[in-house]
Amino acid sequence: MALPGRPHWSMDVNLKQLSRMLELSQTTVSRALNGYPEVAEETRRRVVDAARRHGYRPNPSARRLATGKAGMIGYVMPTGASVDIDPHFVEFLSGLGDYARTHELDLTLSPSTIEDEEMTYRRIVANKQVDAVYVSSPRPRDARIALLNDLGIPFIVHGRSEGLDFDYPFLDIDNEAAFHEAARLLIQLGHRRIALINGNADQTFAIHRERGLRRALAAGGVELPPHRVRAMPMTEENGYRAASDFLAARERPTAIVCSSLLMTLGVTRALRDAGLSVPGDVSLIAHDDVFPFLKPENFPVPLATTRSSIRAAGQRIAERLAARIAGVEDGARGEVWAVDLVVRASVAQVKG
Amino acid sequence: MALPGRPHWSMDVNLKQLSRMLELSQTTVSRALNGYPEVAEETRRRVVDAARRHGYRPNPSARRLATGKAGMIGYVMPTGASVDIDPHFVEFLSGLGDYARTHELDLTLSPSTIEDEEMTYRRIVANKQVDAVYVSSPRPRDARIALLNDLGIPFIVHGRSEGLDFDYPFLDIDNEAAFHEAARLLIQLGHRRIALINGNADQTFAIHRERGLRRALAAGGVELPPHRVRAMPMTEENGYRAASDFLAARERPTAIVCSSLLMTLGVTRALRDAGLSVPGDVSLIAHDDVFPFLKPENFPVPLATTRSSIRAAGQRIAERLAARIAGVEDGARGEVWAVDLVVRASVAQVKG
DNA sequence: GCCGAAATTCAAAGCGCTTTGACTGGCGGC
DNA sequence: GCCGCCAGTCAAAGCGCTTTGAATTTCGGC
Repeated sequence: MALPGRPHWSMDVNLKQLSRMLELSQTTVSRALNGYPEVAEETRRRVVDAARRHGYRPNPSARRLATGKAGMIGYVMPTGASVDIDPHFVEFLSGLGDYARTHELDLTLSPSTIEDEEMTYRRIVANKQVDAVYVSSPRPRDARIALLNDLGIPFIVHGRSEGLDFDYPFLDIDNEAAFHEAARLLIQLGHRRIALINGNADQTFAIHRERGLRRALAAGGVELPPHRVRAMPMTEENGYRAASDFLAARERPTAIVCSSLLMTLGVTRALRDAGLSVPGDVSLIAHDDVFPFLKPENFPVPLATTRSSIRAAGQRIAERLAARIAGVEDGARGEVWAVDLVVRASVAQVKG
Repeated sequence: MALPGRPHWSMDVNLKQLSRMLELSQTTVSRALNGYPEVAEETRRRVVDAARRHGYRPNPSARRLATGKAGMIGYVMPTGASVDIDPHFVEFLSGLGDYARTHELDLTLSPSTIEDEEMTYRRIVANKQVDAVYVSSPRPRDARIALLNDLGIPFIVHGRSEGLDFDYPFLDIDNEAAFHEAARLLIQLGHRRIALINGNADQTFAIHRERGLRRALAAGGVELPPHRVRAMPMTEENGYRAASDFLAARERPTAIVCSSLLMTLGVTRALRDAGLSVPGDVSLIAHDDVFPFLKPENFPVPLATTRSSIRAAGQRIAERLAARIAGVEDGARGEVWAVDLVVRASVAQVKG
C-alpha cells in the first residue's frame, strides 16, 4: 500500500510549525482554535482554515499535560481468574461507544482486581488519565461511589447504591416497579406460589427487584418464603439449578420471575427436564436487557418480560458524562427510567 | 468518609519534589527509577525507597509527552446503531485485562463507525495515544492490517486474514482443523447429509471452518451443497432460522455443525419445534469459545464441541502485545492454537 | 491632534518527565 | 606525578500545548 500522498490528517504539523506558517504566535493560534474571544474574527478564520488544510491536530498528551484534561472516560474493569465480566457489559459498551464516537471521547478500561479497585480509581484520577468515570454494578454502601465523591472527579453510577449519606449522580431503571408490576400481574392471574431467581444478592438491582416483588406479594397477601428465592450469578447453569430446586419442592411454584434471559434459558431447561409446560404448569417472566443475540420472543414459548435497553442506558450515560465534563451538568441528579412490562405467552391464569 | 491520612500513593509528589528531598538531580532520580545502569547501587536503593515511601508515581501524560510511550493498548471498537459488539468480546476482554492488570497496561477503546475506522486508527497512532493495538474479527485482505503494517505500530491480529502480500503477527485458533475433525467424526459415524451453520461469510474464521469441513467431506466423498450452508451473524434467532430451513428440506441433514453456542441454542429450538431428537434424528457439533454463562454440557443433550478458550487468547495477546511494546518480540510471528474436539452425547451413529 | 480604553497579538513561563552532553572525582598505569 | 578513564552525577534542553502578563495597535472622544 503506497502512501497516498500523505493524507492531510496524518499529524505531521504541530502548533509551532503552524503558527510559523501563519506568521502568528502560538498563543494566538492556540486561542483561535480553542474559540477564545480575544482573537480577531478575520484572524480566526485564517487560522482555522490553515489548520484544516494542514490537518493540524493538537497532540493530546501535550494538551493533557498542560490542561489536565484527557478527553477520556474511565472505567475500572473488574478482572481476575474467577471474575467474569458481565455479558451485559458489551451492550452497555455499544451504547456508550455510540455516543462517545460522535464526541471525540475515548474510553479507558483499567483492569483491576476487586482488592486493588480503590487504588486503581485513585491512580487514574491522580494521573489525570480520565476526565470522568462511570461505575457499574453498584452494591449498597458502595465504597467506590464514596471514593469518587471524595476525589471530586465527575462520575455517574449505572444503577444505584443505598445507604450512602450523600447524593450522587446516577442512571438507573426502576427495577422495583418492574418486578412489582410483574408480580402484580401474576397475582391477578391467580398465582400464589411465586418464586424468584435473582442476580447476586449484593447487587442493588437485585435487592430492588426482590423488594418490588415482595411489595406486590404482600399487597396480595401472598408469602415469599426463603426457599422460593435464589440469588446468584446470572448464568444458564444457575438458572437451571435454581429452577430445579424449586420444582423438586413439595409445593412447586406456579410462576417464576427471573432476573435475566440467560438464566431463564436454564429455567426452561429445568422445566423441560421435569416435564412441565409453560405456561400450563409454570408461568414465566424475566427481565430483558435487550440483547441482539437472544430475544425473549424466540423462547420456546414467547417470554413475558420487563424490558429496558441497556444499550440506551450506555448512550445516555455517555451523554451525561460528556455534559459533566463540559461543566454543563452538575449536582447529584438521579435519573430513573421506567421499565416496560411486555406480556407474552409465557404467563397465564393459574391452573385449577 | 473522612480522608484516612492521605494514603501514600495519592500522587502528591512529583519528580522535582522527590529529587529535591533526596538532594539529587531529577536526572539521577529518573534514571534510578527507570533502571538505567549509570546509577550507583546505593543511590538507586535510596531513590527507590524514597519513591515508595512517598508514593511517587510518574505522571503518565508527562512521560508520554517526553517518550512517546503511552502505556496503553488500543482497540478500535466498531459501533453504530446497527452494529452489535460480539458478546465474545467480553470474554476476550477478561483475558486481556487479566494480563494487562499485572503489567500496568490500560486499554483504550476508540469507538468508530466502520467507515471512519481507518481514520480512527491513524488518529490514535499519530497521537501516540497507544503503544500497540489489536485487531479482531479480521476479514480476508483486511485493510486494517495493511494500514497498521504501514503505520509501523506494534499490533497483533486476533484471528487471521488472507490474501495479504506480507506477513503479520497474529494469534488464531486452528479453525480449519477443528471443523475438519468435527466433520471427520460425523463421517465416521456414517453421516452423509451434513449441514453447516456458520458466522458471517466475510470473516476469515468462518471461511476457515467451512474449508475444514469441506475438506473432510471431500475426503469422505460427501457433498456439501449450497443449500446446506448458512453464514450469518451468530445469534440465537439466526441459528433457529438456519436450522428450520434445513429441517424443512426434502432431505434433511442428519448432522449439523454450528459455529457458535448461541446459534446452537436456536438450532435446538428448531429441532424441538420439528419434533426431532438429538442425536437420534440429528447429530450436533458446535464451536465453543468457553463462556462462563453458557456451557455445552448443559444443553438439553450435552453438546459435542470444538473448544478453545477465547479468554486464554485474550491473555496471550496481551502478553505478546506487551512483549512487542518492550521490543522483546518482533517479526511477523503467527501463532495457531490447536482446538480440542470434545465429544459429548449430541453426536451418534447415523440412523438406519 | 492627543489620551486612555479596548481590541489584538505576542513572548515566555510553565505542565512533569526523559535524555543529551558536560562535569566531577577516584583510580590504575606508566 | 600526570594522564586517561570510568563510574556517577548534574544542568539544561526538549516534548507540544495552554495561559499569564505584557506589549502593541486601534479607535472613539474631546
